[in-house]
Amino acid sequence: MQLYKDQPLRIHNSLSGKKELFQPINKGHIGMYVCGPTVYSNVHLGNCRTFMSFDMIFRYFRHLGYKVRYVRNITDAGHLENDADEGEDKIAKKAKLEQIEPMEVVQRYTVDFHNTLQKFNLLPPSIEPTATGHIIEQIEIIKDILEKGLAYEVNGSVYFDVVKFNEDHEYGKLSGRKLEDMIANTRELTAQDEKKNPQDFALWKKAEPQHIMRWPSPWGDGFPGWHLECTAMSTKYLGETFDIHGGGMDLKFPHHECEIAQAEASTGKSPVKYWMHANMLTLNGKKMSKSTGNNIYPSEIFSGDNNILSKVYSPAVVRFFMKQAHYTSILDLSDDALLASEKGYNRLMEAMTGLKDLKTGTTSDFDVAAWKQKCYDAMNDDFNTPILIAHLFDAVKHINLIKDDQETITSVDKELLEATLNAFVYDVLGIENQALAKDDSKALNGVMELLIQIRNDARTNKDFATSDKIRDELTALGIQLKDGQEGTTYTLK
RNA sequence: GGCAUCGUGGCCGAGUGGCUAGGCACAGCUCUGCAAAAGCUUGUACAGCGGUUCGAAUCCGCUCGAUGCCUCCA
Repeated sequence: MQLYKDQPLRIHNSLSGKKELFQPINKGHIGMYVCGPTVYSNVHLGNCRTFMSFDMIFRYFRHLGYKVRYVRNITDAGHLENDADEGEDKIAKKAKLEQIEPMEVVQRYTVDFHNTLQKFNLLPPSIEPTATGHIIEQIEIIKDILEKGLAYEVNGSVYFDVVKFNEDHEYGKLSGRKLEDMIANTRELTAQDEKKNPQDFALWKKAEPQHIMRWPSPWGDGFPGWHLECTAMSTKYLGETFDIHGGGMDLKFPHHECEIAQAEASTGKSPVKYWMHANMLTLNGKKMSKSTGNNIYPSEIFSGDNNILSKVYSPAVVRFFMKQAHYTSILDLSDDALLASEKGYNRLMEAMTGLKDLKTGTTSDFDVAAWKQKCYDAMNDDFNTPILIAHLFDAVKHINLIKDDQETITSVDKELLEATLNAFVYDVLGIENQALAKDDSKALNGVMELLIQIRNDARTNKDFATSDKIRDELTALGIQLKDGQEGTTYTLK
């Protein structure tokens, strides 16, 4: 199904600052690279939002019928604590702290990363390469840039010559900066700095004797610079020019700017057609950040072990909450907002759960085909999930009216409605219906039918003490009774 | 200090020139033995000031405020 032929998609390109019609380089195929985590600690919820945003984008592309190669890396080396010469590798630092091998650190937090994303129902990427698995490729790129005269070696380290690069290229075009301004705004070089200019960045760093993570290179033992790994891996798996490069907003500068510089220096081509940046999740109005400690971990939300939220929230509710905001907007996490989302989520799921049994009639009061296209229009407008969700609630309203015998729907429309809702909610938004996953055993249904019958008998006999007791006790157990036109049903909370 | 983004009704959050966003909360009504659920109805929101325009939340300018990046962070 090549839906994309009928669904023109517009994407906000960070490089141009505009929404552009999406046209893949190779018809029907998409190459997408997203900067993954540095695995030196557990992923916090802010990290998850970015990956969830790109998961939704990946899912929509697939839904449209594109063949997508989605590459998301694992940074397991090269990410320094800071830009200074004595900067320590994040992984190595953690390893020292916990007195374990660096690769044990990597393994531990990679597993945590995968487990957490799985809870949020993220699809695995097509390829998940690691920096340490691509040292050779990185060295080759450095050699290439050195040959072209856009990098220089000092004392076993290699730096990218930003000033020289800027003579024929435009350094800063992604982040809207001008090199002259940056130079004017930087403090003078520290005396021991090896770099020609503060803007220069490391392609290769010499490993001091005490450094554990080291690899041989033409410039001696060392390790690759952080920015380089993404260039190496994206080029290897997606080619010198590919469709989409994504990542968190905070990576725009310098990380992505440097990627552009490296690629252009090496291949002479602009590496990416569409740059996409997902915005931050804030907590208490401030960006979530590992370094400042202003963050919350997914496990703390699922367990309730935190002092920010009043109750436990499920992964599906958190995912739904995040999809109610556009991926390019800052989203603030709060208990009130999650509470509101949870209720909305429940309403949506309840409407969808009974969809199969919806009665059909000879006419439809609801123009399902037009509604369906509105859903696509929302997604085609730069993945506007909040608008999509607004339309989904329009459908919920009609479903409830039909259940209430206030509207009718034809069987053809019903099928279309069900298929469309399933596609958008489950496949595209990736929101799981936890009501369906709950215990729905024959035994429970039998017991519930019995209780409902006893209660209704009591009500008929005006024995409200008994009927209310059944209702209240069930409520306390998390089972809600609903008295409708067609009798009483129940849902598990 | 530089660059960038943003400021929408009680809360969250869409919307870039004229047409109801949506969710949650609140209130009233219908239904109910009472509730819950569901449905219906109601909100004269767009930081402030000035300008452009027949018309601006939406464009321009200024002011105030917030956030992000400029050093590691999705």
